[in-house]
Amino acid sequence: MSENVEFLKTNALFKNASPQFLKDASAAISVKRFDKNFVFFINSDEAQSFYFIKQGWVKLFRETLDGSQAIVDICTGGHIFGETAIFENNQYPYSAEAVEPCEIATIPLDLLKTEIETNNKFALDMMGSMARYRRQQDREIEHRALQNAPQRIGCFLLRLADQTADGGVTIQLPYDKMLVASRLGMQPETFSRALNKLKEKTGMEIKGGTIKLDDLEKLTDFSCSACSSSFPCNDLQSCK
Amino acid sequence: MSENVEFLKTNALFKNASPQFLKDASAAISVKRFDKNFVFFINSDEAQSFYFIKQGWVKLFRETLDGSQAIVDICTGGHIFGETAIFENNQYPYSAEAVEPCEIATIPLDLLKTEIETNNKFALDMMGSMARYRRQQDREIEHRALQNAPQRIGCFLLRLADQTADGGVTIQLPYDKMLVASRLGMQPETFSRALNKLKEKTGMEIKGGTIKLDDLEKLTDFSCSACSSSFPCNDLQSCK
DNA sequence: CGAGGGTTTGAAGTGCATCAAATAGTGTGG
DNA sequence: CCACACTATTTGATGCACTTCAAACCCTCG
Repeated sequence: MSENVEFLKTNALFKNASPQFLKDASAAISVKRFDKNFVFFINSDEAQSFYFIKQGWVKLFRETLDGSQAIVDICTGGHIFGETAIFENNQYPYSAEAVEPCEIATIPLDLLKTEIETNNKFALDMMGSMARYRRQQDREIEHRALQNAPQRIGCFLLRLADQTADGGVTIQLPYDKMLVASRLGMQPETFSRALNKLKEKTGMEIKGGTIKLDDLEKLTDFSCSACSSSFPCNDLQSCK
Repeated sequence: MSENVEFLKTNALFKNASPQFLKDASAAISVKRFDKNFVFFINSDEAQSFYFIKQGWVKLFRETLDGSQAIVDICTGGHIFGETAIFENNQYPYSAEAVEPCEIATIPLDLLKTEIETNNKFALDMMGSMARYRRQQDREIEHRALQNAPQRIGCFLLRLADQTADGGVTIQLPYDKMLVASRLGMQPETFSRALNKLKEKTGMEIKGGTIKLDDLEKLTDFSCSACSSSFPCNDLQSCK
């Protein structure tokens, strides 16, 4: 059962994990492949484990009584999810589903809990990670309130781009457009039209999920005026 | 300079504060009154202190280049603010302004930092508080995406109401309608009209900031269908 | 009482959602 | 390698919710 758990270190949260934690994790962890659309858990399920993504994309979301769905986050390699159940009476606060084939490590929550309680350095890292997530959420709320659809897309693209690039950049959408749309809180139709408007405004070239732009500044001029952060605003990794 | 700091205990975060922390705080703390519109700090200011609200309401917000403003949170007695600067390179991640005359305790961030690093129980409480805030933010994003204006107001009122009440309830808006509107991410005009629609739908009686409703269920029926939480959904206190 | 904000109401505009349908793209089995 | 099935994406037409601009009203406080 025991496995190499070195890969955990790709997540800064585990930088200061204790040898004991790594040892216990190594014994208890299980790494498996999951198909697209596999549901890891649903909102308010009793939580036993949290998950570490080695490969692939996972969608975190909540659903209302009348069937609509709100995306909480979309995570990929190096991220963990489900860990906040520790603070929620061991209930997952959202549902989690694979949006493509994934390789995922399942880890008992108890280990994490013990580590937080006994390893103060780790606890501090955990707080840092939670604070980063908070910033991301605050920004998200602000963007939904103050940016229109094309600006929101522009901002999303900027955070995918190499912001230090001087000249042109090529940006690759990380998952399909429908999912990007829901990640940004808009309909696929709106996304399509808004992306077209963005293309007109910035002269970008779009081919499938690949976007080329000869000058990043055209994008910042368009999007960043409706944002309270100043430009080099690299992505805040939520649970990374 | 030394003051009684027992009032800190009204915030659950300080339940397990160490004697040393309380002693140091007692020596370093300053409690003062501030006028309406007093600005405690602005976004990205260098942070020396965090603040504990004894009395009054404080608005936390961010502003964009083009002058719009997004409310991050609105806090009152027992809440703290500015404390997250610890995790943000000692820069405040938002601006803070009194929305009415306030009584506020100013406390050096260093004390908090030391306490987090040396008192594991305290660190755990801090994490719990951050997790609560996260839930609140997730809910906020969901509501903005899935609820319409009248529903959002209804949901806001529900969280102000005594949810265990069997028959009728009286709800008092905690601050003026313009501020409630911006807290809910809508224009004052929209708020006014949406409140009227809510009145039609639920038969509530509105007089200034006081709202009477003979049956809470009329409100839950209207608002809670577009929410992923189940009804008794008491307010998640952010920094309390 | 008068000045100044807060609040409401009206009229018009805008942006996004929705519904419908066409088109493009992808993976399947033959 | 092609044809089909299915899904993703785009485009068009229309409707609705919220915003914006403008003006009236109301309340409070000096």
